[in-house]
Amino acid sequence: MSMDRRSGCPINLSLEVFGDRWSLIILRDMIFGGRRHFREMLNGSMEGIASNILADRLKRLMELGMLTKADDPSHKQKAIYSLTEMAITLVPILAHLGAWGRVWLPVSDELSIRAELLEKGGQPMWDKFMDELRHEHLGMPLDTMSGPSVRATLQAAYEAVVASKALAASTAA
Amino acid sequence: MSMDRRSGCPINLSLEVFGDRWSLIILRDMIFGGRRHFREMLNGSMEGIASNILADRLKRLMELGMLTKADDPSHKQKAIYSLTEMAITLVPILAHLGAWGRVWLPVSDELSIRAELLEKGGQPMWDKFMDELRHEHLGMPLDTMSGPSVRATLQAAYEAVVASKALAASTAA
DNA sequence: TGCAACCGATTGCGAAATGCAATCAGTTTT
DNA sequence: AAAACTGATTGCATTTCGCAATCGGTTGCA
Repeated sequence: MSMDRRSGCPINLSLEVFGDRWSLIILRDMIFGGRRHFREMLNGSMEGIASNILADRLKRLMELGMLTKADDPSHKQKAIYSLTEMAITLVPILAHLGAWGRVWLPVSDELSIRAELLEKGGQPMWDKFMDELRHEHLGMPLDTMSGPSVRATLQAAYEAVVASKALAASTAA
Repeated sequence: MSMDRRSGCPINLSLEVFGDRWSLIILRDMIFGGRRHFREMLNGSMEGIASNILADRLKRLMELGMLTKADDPSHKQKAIYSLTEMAITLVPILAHLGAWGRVWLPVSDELSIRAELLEKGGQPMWDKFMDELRHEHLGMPLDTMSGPSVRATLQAAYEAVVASKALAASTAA
């Protein structure tokens, strides 16, 4: 593991944790995609991560305290990866990152709808989401259960955009 | 230049812009350190960036629209690097990143004081800071001038911590 | 006029990271 | 018994990284 400690600057140290091309992508898929298993992350990855890179990053993120691994009772070989509190608190950063990318970069409509909703929802939505993630990954009680989960809301919006684009394409043809 | 476009996801695209170990460090030094020249960034870099990496990243950040370069009137060979609006709007992300790192990583006292103040200042402070950066780098008028600049405030706090640590060390000895 | 210091880079090179395909042993399903 | 699936591991070619040395040109000072 690369424990550089180039400096004690908070921004530098944060970059040393996820300042590479894959770590945050993996966490994004776990947080927003609800992925928990190796194969899910491998095959479900939109960007096409290689299996050795995935294995390496999962190991690294565990050593850094961002993830934990547990046996899946349903399958002796299956491992379930869980987010730690440290990783769950990245939600506001991911929200800001998505909002920034949506403004300045050539994002696709269907993939940016989540970022848009998350931005509009603001801190209250992020808090609700983190609460849901703590329930899912850490077994904490859901103290503010109200309506559909944030992930389901985002997913539904994503699918609505995909459907509307498919409809527009078929009527145009 | 690597225009991957692995996917149109806002988070992925953001990572393709500054998802490496140096780009954000350079921007941090320009934003918080007020660095504008190549040598300033090279020698003032706490983490010790190499000159070829710095040159490569400056070029890359210019191609991506995060920086611009202009001649320094005082020195025919000197170049002044300026942040674009795209880079200035990274301030909230850097603030969140610093806040997260301060909680979860082994930051040093003197280097985390800035992140602490920036976190406590919240959006109003970030807005004031971005306004000052627009003035500095884009020549925009300062419409909300009030008191010392955010950078000066952060710098003074940093120096106060350094001084108090030096005092503590000398009295202990 | 000479010369050292400084300017933004560039080059060469070994080390490390990346991306891809093939493969592994064990588990579950069929 | 075979096929599909589990979380990985290995080998290998390519790319990137980090470091030191160096470049041609500019500036300030003696």
